[in-house]
Amino acid sequence: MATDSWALAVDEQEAAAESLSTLQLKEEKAKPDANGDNLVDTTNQVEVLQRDPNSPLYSVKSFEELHLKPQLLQGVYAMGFNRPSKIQENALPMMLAEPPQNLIAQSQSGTGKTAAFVLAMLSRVEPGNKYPQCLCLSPTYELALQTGKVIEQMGKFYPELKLAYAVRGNKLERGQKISEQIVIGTPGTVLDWCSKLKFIDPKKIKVFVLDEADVMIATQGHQDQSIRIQRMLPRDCQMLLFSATFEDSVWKFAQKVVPDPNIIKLKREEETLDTIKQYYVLCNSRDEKFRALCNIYGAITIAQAMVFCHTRKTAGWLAAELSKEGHQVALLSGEMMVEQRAAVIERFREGKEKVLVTTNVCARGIDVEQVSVVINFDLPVDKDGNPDNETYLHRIGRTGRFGKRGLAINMVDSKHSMNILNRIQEHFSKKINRLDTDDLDEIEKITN
DNA sequence: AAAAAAT
Repeated sequence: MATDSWALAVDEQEAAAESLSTLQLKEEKAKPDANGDNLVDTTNQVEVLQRDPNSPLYSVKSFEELHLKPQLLQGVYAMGFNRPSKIQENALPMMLAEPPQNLIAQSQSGTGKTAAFVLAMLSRVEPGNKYPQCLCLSPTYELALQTGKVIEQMGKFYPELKLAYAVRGNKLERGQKISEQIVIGTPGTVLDWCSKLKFIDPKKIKVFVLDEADVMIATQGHQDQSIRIQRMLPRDCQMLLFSATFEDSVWKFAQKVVPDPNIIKLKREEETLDTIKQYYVLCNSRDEKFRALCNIYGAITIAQAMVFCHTRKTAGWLAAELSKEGHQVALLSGEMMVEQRAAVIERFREGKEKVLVTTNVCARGIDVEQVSVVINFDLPVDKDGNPDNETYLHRIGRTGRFGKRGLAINMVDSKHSMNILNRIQEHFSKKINRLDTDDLDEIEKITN
């Protein structure tokens, strides 16, 4: 990777667990090293690499400094945002710069990525033009709905602005173009709308956002569809890639497919979320895991909990068994009808359901503030049976949002799964302690 | 293995 022409700047932050809203940044000027490159002090948390050395490198401390359109600033404040989060301080000036620049950004779960790219889309959209100009891709139906809500809320002071949901089940009449200026959707439907069905003219897209970008461009993820969509976009389309995780090979691929990107990157050792306490429970079988879960059901329903299973089948089984024991739970997996999925996630958001049994469909992005416990009923593994560190981080990131405390409990039921857990510990250099599910004091202490 | 499609 050529870094010659890059300017670098750095944020210093000692206390990673400190609440984001109270963070005080210490700006540091880029320091040339022996080669004349601008280099980073390795003790720092965030690396910012700006492609164009001529454009001044800066971060903002307030939304006013961004000179947003009044109706957008109004939308930002109406959502209750007072000042930019850490990622927003650095990413917003880059995303709003003229001419538009591409960005690949990595930032922890719950640090305000969504609001950042929504703001970027809204600042570029021209509501008077009745055709899609901004396109955002999400990996799942539920996340597309959630992000769509943020777009609608933040854009509600634009009287003419409309949002289209390109998701399963949203069937439109053939042979017409859509007039909505912003489109949020999942890869399959968006691809259909752009190619076969021609509801969208991809050549008119000005801003393209990939949320959970690593899984969107990973070979094992949505790569084919996302890249096919990307290739239909105009050359000067601004591309914004966001995720909490970028595994090495995916990171390289991202830089290959995104021309001249600015980069905001979190340092590896700062990845694990210090606000989340992690434990494991030792069992001998799936049934023992089930009984252990029954034991702690009372403690985890003080707030809300998400229980992750490896397969849809296990999730369905577990939800049914818990119900039989008299424990109320909701089930969400990709085999369900989209209408049902929308209803379940809505009930969970409203707090009408305390426990959601689910698959990796909910591993990423889903933001329900009252979730204080994440349970890995099955540890996350990839198709080869190796630990899936990225998914682990995303799953436990469903709790501890915006600096709140959280609890993650991993259920181990064999030598094999103990081995998986050990490798996850090693990857994050983070000790995961054993928890006795008969001793509820510890759990209640943290969930309170 | 899950998710993503008007296949």
